[in-house]
Amino acid sequence: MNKATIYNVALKAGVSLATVSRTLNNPEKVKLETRERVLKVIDELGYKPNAFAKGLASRKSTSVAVIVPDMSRASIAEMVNGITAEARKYQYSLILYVLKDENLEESEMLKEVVASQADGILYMNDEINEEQYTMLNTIQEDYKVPIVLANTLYPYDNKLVTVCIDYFKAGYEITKRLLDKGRKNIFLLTTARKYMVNDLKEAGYIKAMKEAGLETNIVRTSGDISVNTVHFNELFRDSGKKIDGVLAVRDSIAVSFINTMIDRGKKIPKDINVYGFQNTKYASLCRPKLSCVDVPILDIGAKAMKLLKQEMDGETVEQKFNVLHHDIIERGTTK
Amino acid sequence: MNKATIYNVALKAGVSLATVSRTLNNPEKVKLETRERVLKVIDELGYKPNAFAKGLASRKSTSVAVIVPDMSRASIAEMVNGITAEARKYQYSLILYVLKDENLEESEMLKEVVASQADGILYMNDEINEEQYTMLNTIQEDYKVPIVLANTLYPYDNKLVTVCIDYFKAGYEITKRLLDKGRKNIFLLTTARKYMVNDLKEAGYIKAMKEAGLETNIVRTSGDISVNTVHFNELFRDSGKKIDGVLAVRDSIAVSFINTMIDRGKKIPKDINVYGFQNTKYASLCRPKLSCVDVPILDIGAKAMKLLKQEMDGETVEQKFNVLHHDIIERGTTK
DNA sequence: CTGTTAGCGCCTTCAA
DNA sequence: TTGAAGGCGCTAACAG
Repeated sequence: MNKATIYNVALKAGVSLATVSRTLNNPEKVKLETRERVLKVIDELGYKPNAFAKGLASRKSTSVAVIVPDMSRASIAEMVNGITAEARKYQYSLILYVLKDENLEESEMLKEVVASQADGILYMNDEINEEQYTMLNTIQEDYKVPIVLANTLYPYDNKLVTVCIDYFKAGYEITKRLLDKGRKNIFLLTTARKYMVNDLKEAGYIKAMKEAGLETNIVRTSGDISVNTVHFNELFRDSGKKIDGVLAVRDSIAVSFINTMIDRGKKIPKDINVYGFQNTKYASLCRPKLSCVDVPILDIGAKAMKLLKQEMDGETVEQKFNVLHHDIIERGTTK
Repeated sequence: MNKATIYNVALKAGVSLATVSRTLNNPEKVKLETRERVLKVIDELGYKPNAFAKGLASRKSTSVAVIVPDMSRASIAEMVNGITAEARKYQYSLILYVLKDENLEESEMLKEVVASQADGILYMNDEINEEQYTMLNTIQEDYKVPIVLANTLYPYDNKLVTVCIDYFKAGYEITKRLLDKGRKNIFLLTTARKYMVNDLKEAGYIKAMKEAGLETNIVRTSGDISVNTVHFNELFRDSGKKIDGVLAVRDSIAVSFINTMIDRGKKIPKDINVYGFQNTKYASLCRPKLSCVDVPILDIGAKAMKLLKQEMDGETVEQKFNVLHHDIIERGTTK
């Protein structure tokens, strides 16, 4: 059984291929009677229009390119879940690009994306820098292909539509909560690699500490457990620093820190209060359960897809920065 | 700047479009000199062939459809990482389909896949049943599109190429290890939903227990923490059953069980030895660290993509069941 | 080694 | 309301 073409359908239904095309794309322009006849034949033959021919003729692909840094990060995967659910509503298909591969030139990849004829681009990359941002913007303008950034912030410009939460505010808020609980020696555990969103959390933390007239303590480490465990242990060996409060930019870093502290005989939350960021499964599976900022990551994905759809439909989205609401969940590490 | 076409390139390079097409697809058939001239123009114009026109004319898409049940499961995401890395080697692009959506008819989706002109299909779904398997097989035969199952086992047939580990053996092995450690009251924690791979782990467990002349104890629960915690507590309330060994079909279920036991005052590993399955990040982040079967999930993805590529190139893969090697990692929960 | 010429399967005016 | 006809951008014989 080979694929049926529009021609087969037309023949069997006793109409021209133009009519078949119309019943599929502009049903209102076809008389009800013939329309039904055509649809019946389409069903019988299991006909589905060839996506290439359709794309070539209509110059639209009904597909969007999804660009992510690394699928194995829980937040990325969850965002993709949100995107797929929303995309399905519009019958859009997704072409996946993963940036993880080091020897993959991003500019090359973007060329591929354009060549793929995607109608829009969803871009996720919390390490985004000026060069990348500019490149995206150029592509959007040159090729008239709409782009939406999902959970990806470039705060120095606002040409591209962006969906995220207010990371600065979140960082500020949880630092304040630690201060309200009487904590003074509060540390920020962040990544050594430069992530825009983490910089914002850091800025919020710094603001709250400054306002309280307290010294800031920032530890730049890795997301890798074996690496950050060493760093956390060094914290004490070197200076015998006192720590009674911590905010970590990722749940998994918070959990790793908690484990290290417990191994050193510290009591959580009595000796040290800890907040994480994201509310991943790690937060519920660790002991004590992790208090954290709840980032509505699935909604971010869905909202980004929704805005992209609007832009693909030609409605320019005026609101460039779209900030979703976040919660703070209090669990065992801050009781 | 609008997209350059092959015609623009031909004109500027002073050749026919056929020559441009050749320098791209069959460079050896073009004289070095003209080839270089054409390539120069291609570079100047930033020309990339339109994927639709190319696909339509050549009847190949250089893309594969990737079908997954739910992106947010750590093992699925990691497999996708493996697939993308391998696909990139061959310059194949990936079209992503997520089955999670309940009101998405799988047969409809497969029709879409065929219409998308994907050259091959990578299918991941550990809940696969007879109906689905048959449907896939029909599609492979009717449309001549190769299909490879990744970490997806349908043990009752072997028409489709499959990549996975020997889950039966793994289940048998870790049960044996628990027995070797002198454990007698060994429980299997598995999913209530019917997953083929979990059935195999269960069969391995049952075999080992039978051989040892011991009674089997199987708890069917959910992957959801809030649900399984209740189940685990009931285990004791109801019958005061003794438990001294556990194998869980997923790391996250094992971790949830460990937490519940510790909350009830049990000592791990002294009172109860625990093994998980997969070696996800959860295994390293929980305390005590979880012993588990190390499933080479990234390799499974990569190998599946590699075999699919072979099939797409017309080389039929004789070896239908491709079993990758697994390890067992001993950590704190079985010391 | 290179150019000419048909399509690939569909959409979309333009006429009827 | 329907049909005819010309392309969309590219590949792949077939000539030369």
